Amino acid sequence: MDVDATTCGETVGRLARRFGLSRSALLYYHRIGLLVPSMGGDGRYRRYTQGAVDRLEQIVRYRAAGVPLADIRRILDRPADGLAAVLENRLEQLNVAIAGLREQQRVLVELLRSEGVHRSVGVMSCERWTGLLEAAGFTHDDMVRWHADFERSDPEAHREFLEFLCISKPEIEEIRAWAAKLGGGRRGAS
Amino acid sequence: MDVDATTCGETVGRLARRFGLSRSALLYYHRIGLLVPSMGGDGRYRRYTQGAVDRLEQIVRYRAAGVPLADIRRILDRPADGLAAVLENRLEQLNVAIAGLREQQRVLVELLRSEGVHRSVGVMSCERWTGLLEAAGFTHDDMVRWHADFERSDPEAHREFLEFLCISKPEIEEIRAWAAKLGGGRRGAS
DNA sequence: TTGCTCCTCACGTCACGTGAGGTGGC
DNA sequence: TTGCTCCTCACGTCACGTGAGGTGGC
Repeated sequence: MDVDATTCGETVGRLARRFGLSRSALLYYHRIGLLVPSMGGDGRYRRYTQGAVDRLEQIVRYRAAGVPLADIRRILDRPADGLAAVLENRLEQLNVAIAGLREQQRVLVELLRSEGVHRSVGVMSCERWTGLLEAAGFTHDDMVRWHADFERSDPEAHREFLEFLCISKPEIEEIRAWAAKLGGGRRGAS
Repeated sequence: MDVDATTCGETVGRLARRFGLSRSALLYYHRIGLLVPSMGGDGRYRRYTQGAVDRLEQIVRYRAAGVPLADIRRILDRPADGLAAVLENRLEQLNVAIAGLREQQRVLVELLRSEGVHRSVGVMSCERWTGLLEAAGFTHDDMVRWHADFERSDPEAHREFLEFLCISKPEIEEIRAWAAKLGGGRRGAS
């Protein structure tokens, strides 16, 4: 198939299009040594062999998870070494970043209200949430017990959920405190 | 009080500490002309007058919402002009950014699973969520009606919530589609 | 011959952080 | 006199994007 040395492998522009990347991204990966193509017969044009394409596939996958290029390089060079650590690290970073953006959202909604701009943009609020649950037949007691369950079974996710409702940090801690107190007695299996 | 020309206003380090900023941040604001102190009597040291302090307070507030410095400058120079537009624009950006990070989270959880790393980190999942609701006495029918209500009353927030559960985009659209179909008939006031 | 793709610099991005190397005030 | 704070460059960050200016292959 690809016996001819000059036409062996793909050119940079073609490869970029195939993976939905920009040409300059691939040039950059070459410059930092993350993805090095062979330079063809005369050493003038980049040629990406099958091995390079496979490697790029990996790179794209990790990039879609927001893993920085330096970490990707480490993973690809010795996968056994730090793969799990890198991925879990990134997950933790993501949680922190999302919490930060939620906080910005909260501040922003506050600013919009104090500035008198009303426009009911697609941001969740605590009131809207409880309204929906009530409309579905949830009583106040149900919600209290539900928070307790949630806090007991997965405290981190419970915190994240409260952040999703755009509740301020001190209020979140308050809710979690009484939820944890109530959640002491466990009931039912699973 | 502050009649003495040489001691009028605060120094940069002191002001930075008071606002929880770094000294270099204030130097930067000066360089780009966002917050210009008077240069004291001899023009050697920065002196921040009360007017500058008030301005900094505004800057810090908008920064806490992630508004870029260029936009903050525009807002402070003519507030009537583009304040609402800038803030709403930022809110939209935040929604996009959060959705992007959620997507990264989903990809990451997928990667961790395919790589065989199990560690039940604090990420919400659809199964865990329905499990919690069932434990609180919610039936499958209740959930269906609840999604329909949610989609009808605030489609954007509904989408955000489904993203929070780390559901993939096609599945989200599927759920919203049947929820919208069911939600056609409205019931009850408010 | 006309486009299309390819190439290599070099600079810009955003909001600072981090030294290096030196001076002023209590 | 000793620290503390102040000062001004100048370079680094992260992952590319964007020209400028020029060449190769169908």
